[in-house]
This record gives sequence, structure tokens and C-alpha cells, in this order.
Amino acid sequence: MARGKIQIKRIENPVHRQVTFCKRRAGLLKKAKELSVLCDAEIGVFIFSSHGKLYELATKGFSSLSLSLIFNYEGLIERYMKCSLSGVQTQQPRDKQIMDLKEEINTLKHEIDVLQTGLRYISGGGAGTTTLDGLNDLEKHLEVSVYQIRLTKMDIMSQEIQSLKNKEGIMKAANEHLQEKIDEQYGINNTMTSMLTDIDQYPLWTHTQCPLTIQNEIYRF
Amino acid sequence: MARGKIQIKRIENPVHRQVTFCKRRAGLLKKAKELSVLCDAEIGVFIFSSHGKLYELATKGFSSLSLSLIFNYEGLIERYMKCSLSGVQTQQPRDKQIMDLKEEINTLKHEIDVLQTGLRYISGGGAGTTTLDGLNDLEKHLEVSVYQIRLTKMDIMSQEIQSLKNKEGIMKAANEHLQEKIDEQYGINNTMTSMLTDIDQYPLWTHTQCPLTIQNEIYRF
DNA sequence: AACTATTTATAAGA
DNA sequence: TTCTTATAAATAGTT
Repeated sequence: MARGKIQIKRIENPVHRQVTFCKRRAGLLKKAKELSVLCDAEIGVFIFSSHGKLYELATKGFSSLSLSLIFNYEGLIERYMKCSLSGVQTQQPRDKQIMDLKEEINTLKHEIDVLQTGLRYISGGGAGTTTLDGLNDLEKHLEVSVYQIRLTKMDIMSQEIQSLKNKEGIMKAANEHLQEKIDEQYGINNTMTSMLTDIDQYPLWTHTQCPLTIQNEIYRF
Repeated sequence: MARGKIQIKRIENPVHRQVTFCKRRAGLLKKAKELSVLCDAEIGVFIFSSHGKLYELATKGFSSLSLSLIFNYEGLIERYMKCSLSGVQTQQPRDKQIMDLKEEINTLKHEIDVLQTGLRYISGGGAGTTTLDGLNDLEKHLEVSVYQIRLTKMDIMSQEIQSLKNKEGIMKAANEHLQEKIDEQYGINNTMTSMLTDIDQYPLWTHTQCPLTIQNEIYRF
């Protein structure tokens, strides 16, 4: 856009490409920031360079709304479940519970296996595994470790929310509302949308009242 | 930036704000597209207006990264629903066997933590921590690893795909099915996800049978 | 939605 | 990467 017009197509010269990447990346992130400030919008920008390096920008609200939605929902839902369950106090046959625990143990053992494989993969620069099956396994396994990291993260976060009040009635209402939304909009991403809507509708819920929403508000990145 | 300089702070006049939002949003998305093309980068941009409407841009490679995250989320909702429907789980009876199992689980989880720390050290460098920031970093590193594994996987796949002939009739039928799905479930991000779902619905497709269009959408970078 | 006077971003060169 | 600067692009205020 200066000293000559350019065509918008892949820059073949790697040096030029890298320089342009730096400049335009900075420009894009700046523009994104400006837009979010000027117009009170929540914005997330993720840029992976061709070499795989991540550059990102996320406004606080964006993190708390959609980033959490995308990256942290597993942790959030799990916590939500725990919370609503402890309020409801229902009974479960002991055998089933024991089986569940054993199953969890097996899952964790398998995961350890996988993490060890992943460790070898990463440390070897990926050179070791080249079969499709091997890569599929590895991919799954790394996803599992990302998941575990998220759980750990959430554990740390949960310490912060111990001080919030537990109002069971509102929690149950939230639960019901959530279930309704899921039933209503169950589909692929429609559900995601409804979660967002929920967050907007109940901004003041505390963790124990509605963990799904409040953790988004409190535990931003 | 024209007819007068402006301060980068929230525009209080709602009309001005809306107009500026439109203009700058278009500008930002254009810039993002240009960057991805010029520099061969994978980019995702998510803009939520102050009213909650989502505008987004995601390059193909980027979508393959976020796809899995969304897909995982979807799986979670399924699990959540199953759980709710099959009756609520209970508080544990403080029974020795269960306690033992839980102890084992904790041990295994700890081991996983250790492995995760190792992964971080290898993949990211820097000191291992258990702080939130540290975990955030680790999470990102692993995500990039998953992303890179996928790129490799997709390369392998696309080589196979190119060596096989497509059967046009099946391809057309599948495309129609896909289009139906997209129409049905069109919402925020769901085009990508619905394609994934389609793939899952046809697990026995061989490369010769699997429609070219779907492969293009999912496996091309 | 258009129009334009300006500001901003940036391509090329160093 | 960073700086400089000529120029292309974006856009604030206006119609």
C-alpha cells in the first residue's frame, strides 16, 4: 500500500513474506484493538504464522465469552455438573460408582501412556511417527493433555470462587434453563450460540449459582 | 482517520458507534483476509458487536484447529445430556474401596501433571510452573502441536486422495446431503462442524467414495 | 450508502 | 526486526 501497489496473492519471496507478515500482523492487531475500544466490541484474533507460531489478541469480554466457550467449556461443564449434583443429593448404586472410578483409572492410565508417546514425539520433532494411525493417536492424546491442563487450570481458578455464595434455588433454575436451551437448540453449533445467549442473559450469577456463566465472567485469561 | 483525527476511546454516540463499527469491521476482516493470503497464515477473527452479534473470518487451516475444539464441545454437550437424563450422580458414600480408587486416581492425575510439565519444557522451553499463566502457555503450546500434527496428517491424506479417482455419482449425492445439513444447521460456526459430522456419519467411505468436495473442505490447507 | 479530505498503514529500500 | 518515506488504503465527517 505504499511505494507501489501490490496484488493480494501469496508472496513467494520468503523474506518479503516474513517482513510483510510482521508489519501486517501488527497492523491487524492494532486495528482489532481499536475496533474493540471504539465500538465496545469483543474481539478475538488468532494468527498462526506459516511456521505454526501463534499470535493472538483477545479482549477481556471475548475471553470470558467465547474463548472460554471454545477452549474451556469442558472444565466449565464439569464443574457445573459437580455443583448441581452436590445440591441435589441423589443416590447412585455403589457398584456403578465403583465401575465409574475404575473406568476413570483406566482412562488416566491410557492417558499417561499417550502423554509419554507425545513427549517422545515432540522431543523428536515429529520425525518418528509418519503413519496416519500413529498421528491420529498422537493427536487425540495431545488433545487429552490439553484437556487435563484445562482441568488443572480450572482447579486453580476454583480456589478463587470459594468465596461466592451458593444459592441453590437459582442454581436449579439455571440448570433447568440450560437444559431447556439444549433441548430446544440441540444441534451442532446452535447449542454454542445458546450458551452465549445465556451468558448475556444472566451476567450477575455467581459461580455456585450458575457456574457455566459466572466462571466465564470471573476466570478470564 | 480522515476529515479529522479521532481518539481511540469508546464512541459515545450510538449512531456514530454503529457506523464506525460497520466500517472498521469490514476493514478488519479485509485486512485479515489479505494477511492470510499474502503471508500464507492461518487466521481466525471473531468479532462480537456490543449487541452480541458475531462476525467472523476463519481460514481453512484455522478452522481445522478450531473445529476439533468445537467438536469436543459438542461431545460434551452430548455427555451432559446423557448424564442429566440417566439420573443424577451422587455424593460418595465414604467407603473404603471407593476411597482407595480415588486415591489411585489422584496418583495417576499427579503423574499426568508431571508428564505435562515435561511436555511443556520440551515443546516450549521456559521454566515449568503451576501458575495460571504457565498453564495457559502450556495449553497453547500443546494446541500448536496438535495443529502441526494435523497438518502432517492432512498432507498424508491429501497425497492418498489425489492418487484415487472420484466416483461422480456418489460425490453428487454426498454433496446434496452435505448441503442439506448445512442448510439445516446453519448458524454461527456450524458449517465446518456439520461437515465433520457428515464425515462421521459415513465412516466406511473410502477415498474413492468420499466426495471430493468434503475432502477439499476438511483436508486442504 | 456515497463522497472526499485526511489520517493511517505499509511497500520498498536501507 | 526497525526506520524512513513515498504512496496506497482506510476512514471521519458530511451529504
